[in-house]
Amino acid sequence: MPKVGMREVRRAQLIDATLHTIDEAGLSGTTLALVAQRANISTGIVSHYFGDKNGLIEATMRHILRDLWAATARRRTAAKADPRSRLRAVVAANFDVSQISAPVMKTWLAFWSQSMHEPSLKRLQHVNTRRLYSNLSAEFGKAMPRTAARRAAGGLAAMIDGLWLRGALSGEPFDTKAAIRLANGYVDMLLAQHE
Amino acid sequence: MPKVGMREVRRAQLIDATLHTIDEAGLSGTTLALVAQRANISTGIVSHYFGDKNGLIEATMRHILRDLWAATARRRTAAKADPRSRLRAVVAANFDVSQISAPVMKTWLAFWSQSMHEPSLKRLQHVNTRRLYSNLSAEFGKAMPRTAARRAAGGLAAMIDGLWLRGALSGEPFDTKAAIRLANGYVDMLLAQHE
Amino acid sequence: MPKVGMREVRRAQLIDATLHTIDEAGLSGTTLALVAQRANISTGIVSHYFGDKNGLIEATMRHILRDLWAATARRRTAAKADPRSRLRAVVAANFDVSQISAPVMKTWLAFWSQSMHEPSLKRLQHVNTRRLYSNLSAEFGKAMPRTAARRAAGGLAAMIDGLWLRGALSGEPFDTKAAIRLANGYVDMLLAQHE
Amino acid sequence: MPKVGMREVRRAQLIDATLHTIDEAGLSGTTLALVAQRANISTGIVSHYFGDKNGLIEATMRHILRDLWAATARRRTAAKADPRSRLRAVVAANFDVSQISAPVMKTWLAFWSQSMHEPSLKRLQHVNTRRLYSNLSAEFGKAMPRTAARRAAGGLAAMIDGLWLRGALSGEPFDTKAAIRLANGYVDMLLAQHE
DNA sequence: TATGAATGAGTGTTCATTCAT
DNA sequence: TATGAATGAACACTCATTCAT
Repeated sequence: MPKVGMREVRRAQLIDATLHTIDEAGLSGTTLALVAQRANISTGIVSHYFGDKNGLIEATMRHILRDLWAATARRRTAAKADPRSRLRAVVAANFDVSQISAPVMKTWLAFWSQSMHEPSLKRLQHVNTRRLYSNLSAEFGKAMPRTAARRAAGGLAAMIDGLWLRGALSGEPFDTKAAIRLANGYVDMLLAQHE
Repeated sequence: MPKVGMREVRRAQLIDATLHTIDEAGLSGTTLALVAQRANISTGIVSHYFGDKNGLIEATMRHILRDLWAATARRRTAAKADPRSRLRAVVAANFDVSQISAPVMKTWLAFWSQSMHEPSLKRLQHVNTRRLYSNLSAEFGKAMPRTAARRAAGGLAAMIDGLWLRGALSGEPFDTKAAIRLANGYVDMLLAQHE
Repeated sequence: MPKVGMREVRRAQLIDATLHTIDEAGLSGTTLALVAQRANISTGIVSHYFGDKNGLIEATMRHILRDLWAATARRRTAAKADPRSRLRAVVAANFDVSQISAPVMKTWLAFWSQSMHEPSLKRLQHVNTRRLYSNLSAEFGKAMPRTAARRAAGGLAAMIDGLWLRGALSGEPFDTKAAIRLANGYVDMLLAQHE
Repeated sequence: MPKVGMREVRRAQLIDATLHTIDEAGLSGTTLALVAQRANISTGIVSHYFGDKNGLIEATMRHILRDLWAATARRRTAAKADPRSRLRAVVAANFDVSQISAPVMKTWLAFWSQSMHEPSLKRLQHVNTRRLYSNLSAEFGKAMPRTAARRAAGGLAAMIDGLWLRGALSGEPFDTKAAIRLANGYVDMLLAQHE
């Protein structure tokens, strides 16, 4: 009887090892040998499961995005239906615990940089950028005209990404409370303009 | 006697070639051979002027930062003395023409990613991050209490960086007008809270 | 499953190729590419088995030293137990066939020179220098007082190394008989002083 | 008026710088840039005075040999005319202060190794080897038959070189007294056989 | 499914040598 | 005579990828 689900186990192992290797050595310092060593797996196996290095990086980033989208869905579902609550839920999801560990933050930064030159990553990045914008745009649209809603969504998306970026670059543990407070403050201001 | 002043000419040449190579191949795809080829210069000369590849990258980033700081100084000096005008000047400087070309944007993204693992780059990045924050904090401080000013500075800095980031990632020409409008709108809201 | 025992085969192959490359091109002319080519092996494999060039050089010298020590042990065991016979055995071992080929002699000379600047080689060289001295000292100690034995050991060690050195530098096939005759003559004189 | 004797001054400067660079970095680590830097001279000038790197090395070794031969001539002239005194003079010359500094010893070792592959150095080395042998052979010839004298000369030459070698490799300051005592003792034994 | 030996192109870097000034 | 900028081949070493086992 062949091992069932070995595939998924291995992939999870390798993605985890990739995240920690990026954390320690940076993306450019992340070699398949290092990843394999950390996962206690032979080097050849990586290609077997992910095709090549790019496949591994893409899978790792997809993993992070899945976590982000899951956090967003969970918090939106749990939130009240009014726009302010929904927007706060989306804000909070972006500073979810799954997104602020050093390995994940460094991988995000590397992903952004790399996505400028790797089509598969660029696609992934576009999907995510649009997804946040759409989410916010839809909620703002319940409280204001479409044009204003779009503008507000652009502003809030930028605010979220900017807070996340500065948090990641700060070199200190992420102060998510401060970030969320600032973002929510901005949400209130935007909504207040149309009450 | 050898040519005098060749040093600065060569350094400028090489930094320019580096920016364009990063634009085309990404930082990880930027080899000294490519840079030298683009500058019509032999490979060995890079070490001669910058020590090693890291020295070249750092010098390139310093060049970008000098441009940013020069733009900031220029616009602040030209602006009226009231906080709102000064803040708008700082906002505009961050979307200065020197900062929104594809080579510069891609270099910025690579710089952020790389700064997580290269001490010399991390120092540079911290200096710049603090500088923006201090600039904004000083101006807000003229219009509101210190604690509020700090919070406002943190918010506006994030907004600026976030707008810049999303502009860089968008894949389309940077719509600086829209970005500046959003940032200035946020400035107005922040100031309005203390009038 | 990969071939088992390949490791030792490859290491032996590479050490042999190193000796012959040093013979032909000198240590400074010995590149990993040349060694690999001679061993009909790719360049990368050297690092795989020896870490780096230094590791290869050190392993090569250890190989020579092992041969020398083995020859010494073999001949001492085969010799009669009296000091004169034992000393002659040690003398002969130093001119063993394993030590007088051109590749080995050139490697010895390069080793001495390099050991002045490479700690790992210096250690190896010290061990060997002391070992010869101790061997001789112990034998002389059976035939004379300790101080005289030490002096004799120092003299004979120098005589052996000097004969070896001049033999290596001569540019002609090593006349081991003449060298051994001279060294044994010196042994006899030294012993005669204490009969 | 052109600088008179600049040529010789420069050459002496460069040879001295070469010796010290070999002392610090080994022959393989001795680059023309390092030598030039130490001599406070531009890199290009080395080729101007010595043709190429090999010329510099050869000139440096010739300098050492001139010192050795001068010391030998001086001491032989000062010594009494009997073979024993003359032989002692030659022995002492080989441990002359000019031959036992770290820079000179390391250069000697590198010279031996390199002479196996560089014809110009090999010639130099042969000349010196024969010169010592001839010197000793001539003196021994006054005290014993030619065949015995040759054998004695070979033995003493080896003893001298061996003592020198072990002194150089020891890693401690050269104990010239002990070396000379051992060599002179050997001289006495050799002469005693024919009295 | 899994191993890790093997490949070989590619990298940053070094350095003797040349040459315009 | 002297400089040091410039060259470019050569080097050790890395690493994604392949493949026999």
